[in-house]
Parts: sequence; C-alpha cells; structure tokens
Amino acid sequence: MAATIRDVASAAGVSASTVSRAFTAPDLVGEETRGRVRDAAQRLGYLPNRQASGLITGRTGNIGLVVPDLANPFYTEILKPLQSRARGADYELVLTDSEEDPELEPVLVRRLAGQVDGLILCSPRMSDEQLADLPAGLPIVTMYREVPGRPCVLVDYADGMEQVVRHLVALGHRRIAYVAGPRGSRAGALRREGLQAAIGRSDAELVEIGHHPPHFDGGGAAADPVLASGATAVIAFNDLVALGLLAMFTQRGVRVPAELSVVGCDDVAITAMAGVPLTTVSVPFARAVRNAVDLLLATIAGNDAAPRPTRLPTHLVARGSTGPAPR
Amino acid sequence: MAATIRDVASAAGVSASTVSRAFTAPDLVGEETRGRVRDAAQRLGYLPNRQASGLITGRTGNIGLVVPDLANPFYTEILKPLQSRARGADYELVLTDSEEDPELEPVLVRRLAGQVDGLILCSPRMSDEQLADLPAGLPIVTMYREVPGRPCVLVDYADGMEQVVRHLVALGHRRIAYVAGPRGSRAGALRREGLQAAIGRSDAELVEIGHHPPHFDGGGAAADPVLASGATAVIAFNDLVALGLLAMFTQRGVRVPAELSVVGCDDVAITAMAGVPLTTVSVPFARAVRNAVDLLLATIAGNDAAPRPTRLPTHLVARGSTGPAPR
DNA sequence: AGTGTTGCTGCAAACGTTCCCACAATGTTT
DNA sequence: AAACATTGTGGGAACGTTTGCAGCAACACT
Repeated sequence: MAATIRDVASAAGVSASTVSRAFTAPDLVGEETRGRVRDAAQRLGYLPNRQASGLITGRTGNIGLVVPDLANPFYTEILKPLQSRARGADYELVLTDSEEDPELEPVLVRRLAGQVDGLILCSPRMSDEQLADLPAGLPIVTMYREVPGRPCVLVDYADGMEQVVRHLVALGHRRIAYVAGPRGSRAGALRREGLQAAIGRSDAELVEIGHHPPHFDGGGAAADPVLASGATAVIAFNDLVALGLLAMFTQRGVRVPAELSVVGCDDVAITAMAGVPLTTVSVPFARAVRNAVDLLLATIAGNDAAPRPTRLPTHLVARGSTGPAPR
Repeated sequence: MAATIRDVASAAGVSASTVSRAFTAPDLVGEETRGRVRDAAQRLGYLPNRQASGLITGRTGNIGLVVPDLANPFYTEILKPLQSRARGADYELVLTDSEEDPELEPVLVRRLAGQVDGLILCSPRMSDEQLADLPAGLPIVTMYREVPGRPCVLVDYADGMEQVVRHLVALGHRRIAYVAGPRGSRAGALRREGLQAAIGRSDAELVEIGHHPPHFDGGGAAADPVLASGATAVIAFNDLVALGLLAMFTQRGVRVPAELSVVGCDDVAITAMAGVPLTTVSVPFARAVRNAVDLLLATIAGNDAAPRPTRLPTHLVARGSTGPAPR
C-alpha cells in the first residue's frame, strides 16, 4: 500500500540504508544523492513508518498527558499550548483521563508507558508512594505537584494567595472565607498554607468552609455556609467553585461585589466571560506547559535536567467580583 | 530492558509463537499451557510491544482526533466521552489541533495517518475538495459535517433553530437578530438555513449581523450592531458569542432578558454557569461521540458501515436569558 | 609507491511481534 | 487397518526501519 523505504531506494537508484540516512542523518550522504532521494520520496509520497523505526530506536514519537478530569477547564486549558509545543518538536500528543481515580492512575501510566517516550502527569490526588512507584525508566514530568527526583513544574499558589489577601485587606475586608477543595489535593494544601500564612501576617481572620468538589456545583453547595459565616469576602478553591458561588449568590439576591467579594483561582478562560468578571489568581498556563514539555524533552534526550522543581509566579487579576467591604 | 515475548516463552517452557497465541487467540492453545504462559507473563511484567505487533498487523491501537481549536469549549466538550469510549475499546486517543487552518488540516491528517487506525475529524472549514482528497484507505468519521462516502455524525441544527424561533415568537418577539459565525462554516450554514426557514413560516423578521469570529470577543464586537438593529431578541452563532454579547450588554446597561433576549447554540458546559444562565440549543455531545467512535471502530473492523449519516436531534434548553418581548 | 584519511555507500543483522506452514499425537471415520 | 480430521505446538519468514561494519574511491601526505 504505502511506499516503503525500499520503494524509494529503488526509485532513486540507491540502497535502503542511504534513503534512511538521507532523512535521519543528512550530512552522511552526498549532496546529489540526497537530492535524488528526496525527490523520489516526494514523488512516491513516502512517509517513514514510525512503528518500524521505533522498533529499532526504541522511540515512539508520542508524549502522553494524564489528567484527572478532561471535563475540568483547568486541565483542558493546557491542551492547546501543549499540543502546539509537542507538534513543534515533532511529537504527537496522547491523552488520558484518569477519572479522578488515584488507583487508576498508576495503571494508566503503566499502560501508556510502552506507547510514549515520556509523559506529563497532572495528578493532584495520587499518594507519594504511588508516585514514587512509577516505572523509573519512563521520563515523567509532573505538573502542579512536587515529586522527589523527577522534574516538575510548580506554581507559586502561596504567593498568589498572599496577593489576594493583601488585595482584600486593602479593600477593608477583615473576615474572609475560604472554600476548600477536595480533601487530599496537594494544590489545595499549598493554597491553604499560603492563605493561612498571609492571614497570619494581616489583621484579618479566616473562616474555612468544609471540603467541596472542585466543580461549579461544589460552589453552589458552599454558598449558604459562606453567607452564614458572616464573611465579607470569599476565596474559592478554584474558578469553577467561584462561579458556582457567584451563581448561587445571584439566586439568593446577594449582590457581588457590593455585599460580598468573590475571588477564584487559576484564571481559566471562562472566568473573564462570567456575568461578573471574576477576580482571580492567574496561573501562567502557557509558560507552565512550555516548561513542562521542555523538561520532558530534555529528560527524554537523556540530559538529566536538574530535577529541581521549576516554580512559576502567579499574579492576582483584579476584575469585577471584588470591591470595598460593605460598611 | 522490558521483558519480551521470548523471555516469557523460555520462562514458560514454550515457544514464542505459543505465547503470542496465548494472548491474541487463546482458544488455539491448550488450557494448561495457557495458564503457564499467563503466569510467566505476569511474573515478568510482560506487556506486548505495540510497535512490533503493529508492524505485522498494520494496527496501531490509536485513534486520532482532529479539531480546529482546542481552546474552544465546543471541541473540548467531546474529549471526555471520547477518551472514555476509546479506552473502553482499548484504543489510545491522539489529539491534534489544526489551528483553524483549513490548509493545515490535510497535512495533519496525512501525518497522523501512519500513527492511527482511524480518525475523527471536526473540520468545519475544510473545502469539499480537500475532504474528498484525504487518503481513501484511512477510516475517517467526520463530525458536524457531511462527507459523501464517509460515515459521519450530524446534528440537526435546523430543527434546533426552528425550536428557538417558536420559543421566541411565543414570547412575543417579532424582530430577531442573528449573529453569524465565520464565513464558510458548514454548521453555520445549516443553522442559518434552518433559521431562515423557521422565520419564513412565522410572522417574525430576521436581521443578520455580519460575520464574527466564533469566540467571546466576536460576541462583544457584535453587541452594538445588534442593539442598533432594533431587534428584541438575538440568536448567536454559538454559546461563546452569546456570552460575549451578554457581557457587552451588561456593560452597556442593557438588561437581559428584560430588554433583550439572548440565545446561544451548543450548550457547552459553561453556559449554565454564566451570570445569566443562557437559553441555548443543546447538542447531545456524549451521544454524538459515542456514535462517532462506534462508526469508526466498525469502519476499522472493515464493516463498511452504512455511510448514511447519523443525524442526532437537538433541543432547546430555555434558561434565564430569554423572556417576553419588551413593551 | 605506500600508507593514511576522508567521504560516501551498500550489506546484513537486528528490533519484537504475528502468522503461515509443518508436524506430531490423538481421535474418528471407513 | 488404513485413511483422514482435529488439536496443540514449534520453526521461521515476514513487517519497515536503523545502524555497525566493511568496501571503495579519491585524495593527501610522507
């Protein structure tokens, strides 16, 4: 069916080795020969068979992405830059959803191991032991999560929270609620610590509102407890939760930001599209992904890149959902 | 490094052929032998090498997805069900973004052709000629777009528009604006036709507002022309555009739905999260994807599934952004 | 004239599977 | 008792590449 390297070889009047070299190590073949080979390949529509070459080189040309939930914009946000960077490096992107199941993840990683040269792992819930247990030979870069001995890309949520607290305190808020995300989320722990530290340095107090799923509905469920807490501002685990709060506040007739300020986290694309544009902590998704891919490619290439975590800054984006504390 | 079929073979005291058969055609090998092979494989952590088997069988175990824009929720919406269905059939999902570039798409499809067993193509802008020119041997299912001779999954936008018009007319609207999407979008053409037909059957009139990019900003840009048109209701090309309109209306102090009703299209997840929950035409994404994958798998298996397009119903979801015409 | 050196090319052996064919051993028909 | 199926197994040739090695010009240095 498709043209093979031998078809090209005979069309160009050379051996298969030469054709192979013309593509993989062009400087090893004479200029004139190289031209003939290229022409013949072009004419026959030859594309090298990755499976065959992979069999020899041990490379697949794929990089994998494992995320807990493809329906969560926080994870789809990175898809575009990731795909584009991967393509730039001539890799395909293989996608996997672990369905928020920490038990499933190691299985998926192992299954994927044979089909990718490396992978980017977003795994907020997996335990440290599971993480350490992953196949050592497989290049892995984790995002938003530190793993000893592996390169990883982190985001400075603590500083983001510091900025949020300063922002709110400057607006006169003294009683601030925090709607926590799922129990056991690492990113959540980081945010919380940063938040507590920042609150400690201020003269405001923090009210923590239970654990809620990191979705829109989670925010809805948290709204009434927030109202009951007497806080004048609320910081949500992430933007979806913030949006859920916002929607429920509107339904309850509570005006944002006049009566209550709301802050999200992550700055996923839709926050800017909400009815009340959301004040939120912006995560540099594109930069994070670029870093992750670069680290991964370096690891694949064998440059055991400093497994010192890359830490990226966050910054507060003040939009319409925060304002001066009421009276 | 990793255990090969021969390692398993010698560990189990059989030949490589037998090991292979024990996995790919278990009923061809004796029960007792099969057990020994399975045990040995388990012990050695053997996983068959897909590249090697693919080289023989010509199958990769991957299915590809090509979409024009991974940052558009309309396309990421299908990711979750698609990935899950693919995994169920023991396929991996390979993702590609064509960057809204109809020229790039054929190139990407060809590049992907070698690495997937088939692909799902969302390509609203590609020309019919380009589409017909794709490699005939590659199983392809198109979504939201009809291609002669190929299986495809369509969505009955015309009927959705009919429902929208009836809804609006029933609310007393007689002058309805339509914000068109990008020139050359097939889905757009379908919506428009359905819309015009439905309007024709009613006593309302339609005002078409230029072509705008299918994003939030496109909606923002269309807002003033809509206001100037004197329409009491506006139907947007898609939900993002509707959200953009909504935001700009809020900024202009126009109350929705009291002064102006807004209707989106597609019912992507975020519409329900908007400040004013959006009335929209709901597309059965999960069903559509299930159908597409099933068609694709059938085509891959060689059951040249009736290339009669599958057409799925849409339905209007009336939320808060539509109401009685003013005055 | 001999000895390297350099630049280009071909041969053939891998890589890890699958699958056709052959070949026993056993059971079934005539 | 001969002929033929049936069942389970192994041998070995593919599949389309890459790559170590060897060969062979051509050319430069002693």
